Order: sequence, then C-alpha cells, then structure tokens
Amino acid sequence: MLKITRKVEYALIAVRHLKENSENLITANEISSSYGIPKEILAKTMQKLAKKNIIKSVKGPYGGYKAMDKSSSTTLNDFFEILEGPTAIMDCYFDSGCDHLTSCNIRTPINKINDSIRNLFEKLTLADIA
Amino acid sequence: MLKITRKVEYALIAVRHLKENSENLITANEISSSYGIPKEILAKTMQKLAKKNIIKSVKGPYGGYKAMDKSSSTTLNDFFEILEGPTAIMDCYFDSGCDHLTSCNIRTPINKINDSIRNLFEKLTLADIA
DNA sequence: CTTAAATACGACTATTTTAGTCGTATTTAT
DNA sequence: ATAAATACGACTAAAATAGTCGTATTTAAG
Repeated sequence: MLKITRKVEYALIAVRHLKENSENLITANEISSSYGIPKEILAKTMQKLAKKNIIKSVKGPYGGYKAMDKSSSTTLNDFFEILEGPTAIMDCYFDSGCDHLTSCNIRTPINKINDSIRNLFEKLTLADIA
Repeated sequence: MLKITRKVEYALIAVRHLKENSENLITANEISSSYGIPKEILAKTMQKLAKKNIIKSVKGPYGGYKAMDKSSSTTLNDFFEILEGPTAIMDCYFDSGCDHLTSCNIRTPINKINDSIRNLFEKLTLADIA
C-alpha cells in the first residue's frame, strides 16, 4: 500500500532525463531503451504530460520531447493527478459514495492525515525531483 | 495509488471502537456487524493486532477484544507495518533487487519523499486517530 | 508525392495485488 | 460435554496495475 505506480515512476524518470538533456529533442524510444522501460507505456505516459504542457512534444521524424520550464510550479499533487487522477489515501476524501459514512468513526482523522500528505506533495515540485 | 488498504481501514475502525467502549470486551462479530465489515477478514486483522499487543484478546465464550493503553506510543509506521509490512512509496527504499538501480536517476529524490512520509507517520500515533 | 520516423490514442490481455471465503483447531465459561 | 469465542492457513474472487497491439496522424527528407 501507499506505493506510487510505475506510470508515475516512468514519468519522473522521463522528466528528469529530459531536463538533463534539455538542449535536445529526446524520443520516447531513447528513454525506453536507456532505462529498460516498455516503449508503448512510456510513450502514452509522456503523451499525457505533453497534453498538460508539462513537457513539449514535437511530431514527425526528428521529433521527440523536450523539458519545459514549469518544473518549479508543478507540484507533486498536480503531477500525480495528471497521471492517476486525484490522490487520496481513502476514496471518501473525494468521493462520498461510501455506504458506511454514517457509522464511520475514522473519517475525520483519516482526512487529517490526507491533508498532511497533500500538504507535503503541494510543497514539493517537479523541480525537487526531476 | 497511495491508498491505504481495507485491512488498515478495518483495523483503525476496530481500534477506535474498542477505545470508545473500553470498559467491555467486544467481539469481532459485534464490530463486523456494526460497521458492515466481513467477519473473517476483520477477525484475522484483529488477531494480528492482538499478537503485537496493540489490542488484548480474551478467548472462549464471553471473550473478545479490549483496547490497550499503548495508543500514544504506537506510531502509524508501526501500525501499518504490523498489518502490511514495511511501508514505502517505492520498493527500492527497502529492497535493492531492482534491475535498473545503476541507471536510475530518481532514487535519491524519491527516497527523500519517502523519508518525509515516514517522518509524518512517525509523528502520528494511534491515539491521534483512534 | 511517397516514405519513414516519430507522436497520439484506444481497445485489449496479462499480471499482480487486494479482498474475501472456507475449513479446522484451540481455548474456556457454563 | 457444549457452545462461543479467538487463532491460523489455504483457497478463490475481484479489482487495480502493467503491458501489448493496432491504427491514425504529423511531418522532415528524398
């Protein structure tokens, strides 16, 4: 439990790699083979990031991806949400469809923990990692 | 991702319930039906807690479980570890079996985040939740 | 204006993790 | 002796995650 997914892991590796080579356009293929990441899944992940302007994409031959200068304004909450949707340690933080809510005796404290984690991820930006 | 499991959820509910009724022995069955939690899975979860003296168990008819006064010395890290094993957002925090470690460019920053989360869970105790 | 290299996107399958069930043993108050 | 409870392990089911495949689109270069 409380693990980040491979998608997020791959995305972090990719963003970091782009920043380390910010002069060039880098293809998904290059990153895939450098780090042993399945090509298609990496490509799809990078496409999501490109769509949200976390990285820049250039189509066609000699195309690829490039880092953008938004790293320090992109919080980990933003980043995780782009890749996985809203992050919470329990569904009832965002979603009130739980049957047990009326009898639930732990919602309030759990939500406090959630707030603490979100607060932590709100303070950390992509620049701190990648 | 980053979700706590039902086991942990059930365990928190149970511990809290025991504390709210600390005069009596409470059976797993009672908690199970009060909160709509599958009986066997709750029972097994409580057994783990009893084994580690987070709660006290009494066997036989009129038996059940009772809260113990260790709540404020049991951190969430301890609690999660009893139920799920070591907690980390990535396996390589505890486990170095990853093939990509040599080329990995995100391990250090990821571990820092991990430390932050563990630090948060180290400061929070069961007493804060249940 | 055709080809090839790249991104873009969606449907599908496989794998792993989590959740839940079942059967049986043990303890103990009555 | 019986029955109500904990204790424990093997098994199955469901859900989430990971990965694959096929196809469309864009565009540089010959």
